[in-house]
Amino acid sequence: MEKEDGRDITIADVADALGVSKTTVSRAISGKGRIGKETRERVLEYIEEHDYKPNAIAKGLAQSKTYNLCVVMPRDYEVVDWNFFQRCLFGIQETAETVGYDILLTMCRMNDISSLERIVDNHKVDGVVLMRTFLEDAQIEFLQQKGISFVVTGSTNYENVIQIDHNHRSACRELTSILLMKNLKRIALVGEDEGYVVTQSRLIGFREAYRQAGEKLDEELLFLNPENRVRIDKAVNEILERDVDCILCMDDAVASRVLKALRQRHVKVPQDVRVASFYDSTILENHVPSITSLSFDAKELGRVACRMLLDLVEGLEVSEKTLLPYEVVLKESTK
Amino acid sequence: MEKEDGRDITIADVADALGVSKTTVSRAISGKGRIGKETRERVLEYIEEHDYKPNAIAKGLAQSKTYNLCVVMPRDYEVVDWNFFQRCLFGIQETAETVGYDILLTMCRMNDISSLERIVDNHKVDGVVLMRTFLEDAQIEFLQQKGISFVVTGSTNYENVIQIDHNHRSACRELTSILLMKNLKRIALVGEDEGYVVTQSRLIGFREAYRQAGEKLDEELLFLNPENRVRIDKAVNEILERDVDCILCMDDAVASRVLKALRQRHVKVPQDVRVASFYDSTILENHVPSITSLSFDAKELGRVACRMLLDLVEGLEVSEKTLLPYEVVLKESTK
DNA sequence: CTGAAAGCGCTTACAG
DNA sequence: CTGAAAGCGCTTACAG
Repeated sequence: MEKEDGRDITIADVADALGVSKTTVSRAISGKGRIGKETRERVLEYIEEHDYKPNAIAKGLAQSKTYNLCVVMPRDYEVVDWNFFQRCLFGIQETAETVGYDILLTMCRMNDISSLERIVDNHKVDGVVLMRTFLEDAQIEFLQQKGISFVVTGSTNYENVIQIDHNHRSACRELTSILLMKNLKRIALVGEDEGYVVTQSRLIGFREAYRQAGEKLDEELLFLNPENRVRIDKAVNEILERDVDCILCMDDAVASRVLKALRQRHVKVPQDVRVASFYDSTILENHVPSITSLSFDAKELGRVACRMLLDLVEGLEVSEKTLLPYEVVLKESTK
Repeated sequence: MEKEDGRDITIADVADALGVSKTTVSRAISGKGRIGKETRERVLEYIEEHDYKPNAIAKGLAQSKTYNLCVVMPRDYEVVDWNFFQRCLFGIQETAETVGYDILLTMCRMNDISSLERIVDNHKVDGVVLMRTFLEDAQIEFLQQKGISFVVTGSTNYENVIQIDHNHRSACRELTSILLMKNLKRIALVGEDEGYVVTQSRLIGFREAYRQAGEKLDEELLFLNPENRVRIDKAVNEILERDVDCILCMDDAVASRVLKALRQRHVKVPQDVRVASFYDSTILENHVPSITSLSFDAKELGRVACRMLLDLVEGLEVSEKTLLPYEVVLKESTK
C-alpha cells in the first residue's frame, strides 16, 4: 500500500489510523508482549486490508539483525561440479525462506576473501555458510576472528568449526569394498588434487577397504600427483600397461577425462576395464555405458547446513560434525 | 573494531573520540557536503586505525536504500542449462560488487513468486533482475505493479521492460544459413517447448535463413510439438525416415537426447547425418564428435544486465532492448 | 493490557 | 567549514 507521496505505509500510519500507539501495532504484528485479543485483531485486520508490509531493514536495525545469511560459493574454473553447489544452494535457500531469512550470495576466488569481508564488515548478514574450504582457509580464519556464526558444507581440519558433510570416507570404503568383492583386485585410483580434505578422506576410505578385505594395495596404482593435472592421458597409458581390473576416479571431472582417453585408445568399458567414480555429477549423466558411482544428496546437505546455521544464529547449541548418508549406485561400467 | 561490550564501534564513537560531531564524521566518510580537508583527514585516519566499518543497514535505512539487488533464478528441473545461469550470475555479482552492491538470491518455480514478493515487499532490495521469464509472467506483472526497478536477461513480449539478451534470432539465422550454404538443405528442427520467447526467436531466425537462401522449408521437418517431450526418440525415428541432411536442435538438452537416440540406432555423426545445436552448454562439452553450435557469453550478459539495473536504480535513462553478440562455432558434427 | 520514549546507526536539510 | 536536531521505520525496556 502506498501513501499519496509514493512511500509505503508504515507502522506509524497504521497506529494513527487506528488511534493506537506504534508499540501496540508492533506487538500485534510480532506477537510478542501482552496485547488485548480484540486490539490485536483490529490491527491485523487493518494491516491485511491495507496491505501493510513491515520494512525488514528497519526491523533489522532495531534488533541488530539482518535476516540475511551469506553463502559463499567457489568461483574458480577448476570447480568439479557446479551442479552440486547449485543444488546445495537450493537446499539452503529453501530452508532459509521458511523462516523469513534471505540469501546474500557471494563468490570467493581461491583465497581472495575481500567480498566476504565487505559483506561481514558492513553488517549485512547474521551468519555465513562456506560451501568450500581449503586446507589453509582465509575465510575460516577471518570469520573466526570476527566471531560471527558460520558453518561449512564439507569437511575441514580447523578446530571449532561447525561442519556438515557427506560421509565420503565411509562411502569410498564401501564402493571400493564392493569392487574388491567383485574380484576386481587391481584398482587404479586416479585423482588430481590433494589440496582438499575430501580428497584425503576418499583416499583413506580407499585404503581402509583394502585393509578390511585383507588385500594388498599396490601403491604403483595410485595416481594422485597434481602434476597429472593435464596429463591424465599419460596416467591412463601407464595404468593400461599395469594390467588393472578397474579404474576408480576421485571425481567425475577426472572420470570424464579418463573415459575420453580410453575411448581414444579403443579400450572398452566394462569389457576391457571397469570404471567407477567416487562422485556423481551431471557430467557423466548421459554417458554410455552408465558409470558406477557414489551418489550424494546435495540439496539435503544444504538444508541441514542452513538449519544448523539458523540454530547457531539463534544462539542454540549445535554439534560440530554432522555426517550425512550416501548411496552406492552400481551401473554398467563395473558389470 | 569492537568496544568492550562486544559491539562494533559506530560513527558516534568516532565522533566522541575526535571531539567532532557525527555529522562531520559522516561527511568525511561519504565525501558529501563541505568539510575541511584537515578534519576529513583526521577522521579518515582514525577510522582506518581503529578499523571502523559503517553499518550498511543503518545507512540504508537513512537513505531508504538497501544496496542489495535481487536476482531471481529459475528453479525447475526442466532448466536447460544451469551453467549458463551460473555464469550470468557471476557476471552480475562481479559488477554489483564493484559499486558496493550485494546480491540477494532467490528462486522461482514456474509461476510461484511468493519468495520474490516477500523480498520486495519487505524492502530488502533496490532492484531485481529476472533471469528467465515466461510468455505470461507473474514476476513481471508483480514488479511493474509495484513500480520497482528491474531488468530481464532474455527477451519478453511485455511492454516497457528493460531486457538484455543475446541476439538469438540473428544467431540462429546465421547458423542455419551456414548449414544451407554447406548444401545441407533438408534440415530437421527439433525443439521441445514453445513456451519461451527465445524458442520463438530461434524459429524465426531459422525460417529467415531459408527465405534468404531462397530455399523451401519442409514443414514436415519441424518437430516442435511439446508432446515430443518424452518422445524425442520417436521424433528421431521419423526424421531418419525422411531423409534429412542435418538435425538442428533448439538446445543442448534436446541435442543430447537426439545424439543418444542416434547412437542407439548406430547412426553415425557426421557421416550419416549432421547435428548442430542452437545453444552451447557443458552438457555436450566432452561429446565425441564435438558438436557445432552457437556460443553465448553468459557472464557478459550478466555484467551488462547488472550495469543497466544499477543505472535504472540511480534513476538514469536506460534503453529498453539491448542485444549482445554471439559466435557460431563449427565443429566435427557438421563436417 | 497499553503507551511515551529512547534507541538501533546512519544521513541530511537547516542554521550558524 | 561545522554542528544540533530531526528523521529513516522499527523494537523494547519501563512505567502505568
